[in-house]
Amino acid sequence: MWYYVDPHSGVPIYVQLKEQVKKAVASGLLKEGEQLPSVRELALRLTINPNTVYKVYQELEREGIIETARGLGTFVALKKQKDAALQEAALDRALENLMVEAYQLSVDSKTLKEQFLKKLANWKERLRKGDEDNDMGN
Amino acid sequence: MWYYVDPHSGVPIYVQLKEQVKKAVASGLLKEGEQLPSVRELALRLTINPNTVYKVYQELEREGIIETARGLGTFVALKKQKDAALQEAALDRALENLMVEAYQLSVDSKTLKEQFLKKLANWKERLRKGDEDNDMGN
DNA sequence: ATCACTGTACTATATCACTAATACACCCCT
DNA sequence: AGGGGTGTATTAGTGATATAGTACAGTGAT
Repeated sequence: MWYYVDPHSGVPIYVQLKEQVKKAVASGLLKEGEQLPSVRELALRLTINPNTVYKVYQELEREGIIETARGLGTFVALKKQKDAALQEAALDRALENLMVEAYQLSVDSKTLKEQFLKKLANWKERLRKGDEDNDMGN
Repeated sequence: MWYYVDPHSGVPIYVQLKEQVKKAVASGLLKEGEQLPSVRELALRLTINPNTVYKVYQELEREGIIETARGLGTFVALKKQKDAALQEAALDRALENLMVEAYQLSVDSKTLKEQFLKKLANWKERLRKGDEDNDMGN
């Protein structure tokens, strides 16, 4: 389906793949309980090593995003509520990174705000519908 | 002044330092034209190798954030306008990352919006004043 | 001219991240 | 019991990261 990877991009393969899975889950492309491709199948499709896929799945499991079962497969985990304090701190960090990025790009606060609101609305829309016809992976 | 680094944190020293400088510039802690500590001085203070600091400065120069002059020192560069198309694409990526982060943290869209606006106001405030008494580095 | 400061360049080396190859272990179905 | 699917473990090779030492090169002041 989606997922692609560039071994020469400089950023580690497992990081690329991990980001894509996270994005797919967050955007509703992968729903709770849904099964992910097997380690081998995905490795074959992306022409990478099964261990690389395994590493991705392992890290995502540590982060509570997916769950793996030996002999059965890998599935999107049920979303759990995080600790409030951690949540706040992490969000603050993420927002601060955004501000730094925006500054470096010389984006003025007005367009930053506009684009943010636009993206937020867009995101809520994505989560609402099933989202079959999404163009993420291409 | 600020700047600290943890060799055991897993993330490369030069990445840590680079992020801090970028943040300092973006938040107005370091103003345009201001001189940064010399390669040697900073290396001594952080107990790291001068080459590591040099690498940071070199990469930041490539990104147009600072400028170096042999024999003189290293200075915060004048902010330049980026290409509009690149700017838009990069901002979009940053915003998308933020959305993924927020989803993983189970932050609802309402608080996300609130916190964003709060941070944005805060940031504008930081840039307005000189910002002596900032607690970033601790 | 000399000195004391700046950035820059090379080489060597140790360690660890990343990826790969291969083999092992578990689960379900027939 | 066996086969074919799953995740998991072990080992190893390659390259990036960081350290260290040493040397070079430009700038401004004395």
